Amino acid sequence: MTGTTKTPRERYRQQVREEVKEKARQQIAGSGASALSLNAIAKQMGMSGPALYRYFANRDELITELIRDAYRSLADAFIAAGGPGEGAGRAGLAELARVLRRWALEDPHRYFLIYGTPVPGYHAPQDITAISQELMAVLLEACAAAVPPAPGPIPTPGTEPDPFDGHLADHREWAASHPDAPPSALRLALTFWSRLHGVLSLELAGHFTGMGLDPALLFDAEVDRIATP
Amino acid sequence: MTGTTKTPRERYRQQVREEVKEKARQQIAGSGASALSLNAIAKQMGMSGPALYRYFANRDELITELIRDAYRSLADAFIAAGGPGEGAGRAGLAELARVLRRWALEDPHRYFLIYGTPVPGYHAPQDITAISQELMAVLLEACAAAVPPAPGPIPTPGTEPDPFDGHLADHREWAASHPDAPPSALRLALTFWSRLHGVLSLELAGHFTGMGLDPALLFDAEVDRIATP
DNA sequence: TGTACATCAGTGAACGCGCGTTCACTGATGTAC
DNA sequence: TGTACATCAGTGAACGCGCGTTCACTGATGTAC
Repeated sequence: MTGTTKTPRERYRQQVREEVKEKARQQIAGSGASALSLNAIAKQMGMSGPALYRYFANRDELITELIRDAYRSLADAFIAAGGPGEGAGRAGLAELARVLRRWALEDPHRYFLIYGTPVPGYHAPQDITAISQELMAVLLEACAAAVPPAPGPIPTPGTEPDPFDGHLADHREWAASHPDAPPSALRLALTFWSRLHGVLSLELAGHFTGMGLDPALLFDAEVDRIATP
Repeated sequence: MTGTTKTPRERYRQQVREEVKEKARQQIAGSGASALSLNAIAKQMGMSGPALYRYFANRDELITELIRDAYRSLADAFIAAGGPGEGAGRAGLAELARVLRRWALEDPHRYFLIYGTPVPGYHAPQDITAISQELMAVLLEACAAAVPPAPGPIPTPGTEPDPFDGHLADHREWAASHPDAPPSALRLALTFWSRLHGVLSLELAGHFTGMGLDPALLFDAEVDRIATP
């Protein structure tokens, strides 16, 4: 697709890298991200430990790559549903919510690589931040479409200016992809994000099933209340 | 307070256990829960590694104890604010929200011990589950007070029965402390819990500050929309 | 098409390290008479 | 109040382990003429 022709060797390298990451994901799913071991992965692939250093500089690079892949895959799912391209921005918020949950359930540990317990001192490289902005752009697109257009500088009579909207108006660098979106759209995006992360992460951590509740219903209920507040 | 008289030895044991846990918390705050090492803690206390086995059966027991303490401390904060006892159930939801956030910010890693990335295969012992039920009881008390009393079996005319309320009516073991609370109260409790977990965990993981937003305002905005939906 | 050379995947030995945990022991603290 | 004994905190040596990572090397694959 990208047109770059691959030599057989490059193709092979990529295959092995992919297999390493696949085993890494399995290992994380089995015993948590902190238990990730290069030697164990190599053994599982029938290789010696040092062989992996042909493919990854070290353990940290592998983990960062897994995080990058996780972001990339979620961003792609969002873009496919409602991003730029054919039918640009046509997906509603409810659709994005469905996509998010399906993506998260597909591999919960991938979700926690992005939104889980932060590792003290870890800072994602810049290209990962860029991917998360792609993600946000799709969300903002859907939010802008779901909200009445910007009311202009004159406040609607009888409506007090919301202090939170004021804060948003002053801090909208994170929404640089949509410079014309009204504060209400930014606000909707944040609401979508934080509320769905709330239900979803509790679900994935098993807090609801421990209570005998059906996570799908909880999720849907929350989605309803975002779309029609 | 509990009246059990302590011999000096018991008192000393407890002091040392406490110091071990304190160092453990520092270590977790510094490099994450997975980096917790008994030997490192011992060294930090000027003791040899094996000495700690006088106080904890093994590493797992120490971690479980840290989790238990985290739950206990949050439950105590909730009870102090709005639990049974003097002024039973007087605290509003907004007050509980304030307590929750203050508690979480006091030591973010304690929060993640409870609500962070789940460790595959780990199951909390039953007494910890019991503490989380204490917590829920305080929340339910506040929710029951914030909601109109149970409407009885006859549905209000013009109001369609909500399928989610139906699900809640069928699965309310987790709310056993309040058998008479209407479904709307249970629903409010779940909303409080999941939404505040959403904003709070994003804040603690640094996702907002990375965007230039003020987490306190985001939190307050969400609290407002829970209390007055 | 065949030969000479360069590239690169993978190996096995070795490094130092810190981990959790056991064990037999010493010495201090508390208890019973 | 003094002595004999039991309890228990803490030590140091030792266990086996798996980790990440380096290094010099072998052998297969691809490239240039």
